Amino acid sequence: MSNLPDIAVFVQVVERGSFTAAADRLEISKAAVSKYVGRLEHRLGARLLNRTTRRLTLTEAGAALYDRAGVAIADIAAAEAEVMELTGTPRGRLRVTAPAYFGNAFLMPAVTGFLRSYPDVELELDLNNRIVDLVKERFDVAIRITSLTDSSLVARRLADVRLLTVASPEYLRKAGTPATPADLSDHVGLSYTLQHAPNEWHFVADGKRPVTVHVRGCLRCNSDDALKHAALAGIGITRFPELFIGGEIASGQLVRLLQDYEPPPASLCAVFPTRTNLPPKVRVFVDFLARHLKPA
Amino acid sequence: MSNLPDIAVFVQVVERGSFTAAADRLEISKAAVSKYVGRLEHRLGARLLNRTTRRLTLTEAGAALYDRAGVAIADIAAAEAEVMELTGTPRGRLRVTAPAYFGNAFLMPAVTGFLRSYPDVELELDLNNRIVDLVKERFDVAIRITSLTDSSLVARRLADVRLLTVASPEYLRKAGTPATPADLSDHVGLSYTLQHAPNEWHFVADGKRPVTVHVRGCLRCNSDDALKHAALAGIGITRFPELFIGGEIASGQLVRLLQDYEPPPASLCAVFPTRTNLPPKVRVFVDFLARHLKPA
DNA sequence: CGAGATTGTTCACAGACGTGAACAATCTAT
DNA sequence: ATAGATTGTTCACGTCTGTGAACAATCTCG
Repeated sequence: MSNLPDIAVFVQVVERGSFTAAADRLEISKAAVSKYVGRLEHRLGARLLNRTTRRLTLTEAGAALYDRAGVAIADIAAAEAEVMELTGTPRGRLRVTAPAYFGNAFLMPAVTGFLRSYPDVELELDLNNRIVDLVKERFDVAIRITSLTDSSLVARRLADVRLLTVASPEYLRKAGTPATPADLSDHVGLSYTLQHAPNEWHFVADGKRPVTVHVRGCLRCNSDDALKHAALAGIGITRFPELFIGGEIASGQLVRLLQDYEPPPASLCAVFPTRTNLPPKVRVFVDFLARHLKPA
Repeated sequence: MSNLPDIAVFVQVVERGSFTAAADRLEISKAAVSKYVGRLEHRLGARLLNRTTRRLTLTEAGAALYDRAGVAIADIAAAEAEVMELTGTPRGRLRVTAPAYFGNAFLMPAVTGFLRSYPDVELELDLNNRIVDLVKERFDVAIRITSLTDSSLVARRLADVRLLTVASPEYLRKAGTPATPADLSDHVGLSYTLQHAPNEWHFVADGKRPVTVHVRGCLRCNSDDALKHAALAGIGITRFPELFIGGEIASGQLVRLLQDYEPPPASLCAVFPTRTNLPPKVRVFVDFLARHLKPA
């Protein structure tokens, strides 16, 4: 056969810009990449890449080859994906990223049942409270709290998460305990960066109208963990998913405030890169989560 | 990498219509083909081919995959060929077919020099007097005497070949020896099948007008060897390239006739499948032949 | 209808291929 | 400027993959 792997590797090298990056992406060693490209050049009898140990340049021949072969390789991958989406059974590696607290508290216990149901799916969980780039790090699904901001992604709502307003005992001793949402205007709020209006806090209470108060923000951060640490250190008041701070409330490290005025529930979403059809492994995983999240 | 060889093999199976044929074409074992296809089906989680031990049918999924991947594979092969044609050095397997007598008398001696000049070319000579299908049997070049009839092929004239009019002594004893072309109308002519007008023989002589005579054909054949045997057996008069019957004339098995009236020289051609640009290995081979045929 | 031929699949073995460490060459920091 | 980091390449070793024969299933020809 007209040795295709060589070309696949070559295309990957061109697209990633280096042999090492291509090796990482293809999950083979640098040595193998070097061999593949060398073999292809030898077979075609033409140098494809000018390598200067620090910078790769496409030869004229290399550019010509990439122009035509690059799209063909992509076509094949797309065709494969299409077949898999249409008629395939759940199978293959499934890369999922989720908030660490959600993973520990809920995902890990549920996962065993999922893997039993779909033995051909190989799950790769990345429990991490940072915001990841789905396409860049090639995740199939991300579990997130916030509503999505990146329009190139699509989301599916899995469940509501209850948010609790909390602060540390030390902070309350210093700044006093608010009794109504209106009292918050005198307090310091810790907010999550990725929100529409981080310092506008909404509350709802049974039988009353929704309330919006402006808090004075002193710390805005894109890390759940950092915000929790700030709250524990007594820097201010913040609002967190119940799951995330259940332990701290039970142990008394954080105190729940305004119990009659809950924040409107946030949405727990499964987020995935835009695709016409989802691969079966992703579909069944999200379905599984939605089914098992109903009781919670 | 999204395992491409699997798809290449699958495409080949579809195009050739059977696992065995694909194995032949790809020059791997049937077992390997079976494994490749099986692996692909397993990876996609869908059956691609319905195999009934005697007939292959494309699954809906298989048809979808082939529709898109087939052209992509062809594109890649074309891109490879293009690069090789534009900037490549002579390299790879070169399949050549030539008349046996030409191969033995001329090609084999010349070939050693060619291989020394281009050590990366692997020559595969098929010396055979039958007419082969270039594309079907995947030859890169054919050396032929006749002008080409198949318009899908292109040819390049390499040299003129001198044709001699000959017959066996036995035949001449029975039928007499013709002294002029006009005498041939009483004789039996053995003709090669693939000629415009097999029974119209042309002659030219120094200082005289070209002559055309009609001979009575009793045997028309598409095999050089068969015609030679017929001539040796005394069945009739025929015209052959000098190289082809030099030995028989020297040994007296065939007698040269009408020495003053030679047939117009035929063209020795290199014939190849139509391509925009020839691969370097083919180009240098034909150049080499043309260069070394001038003296002869 | 039955024997022969041909299909695709399975299995143990041998060879090819990728691996990982060491290497030379280059760039980029302090 | 010098040391450190990072690039692509090379080499011996161990694993994975293709091989070839045997096999069951099917079709075809007399």
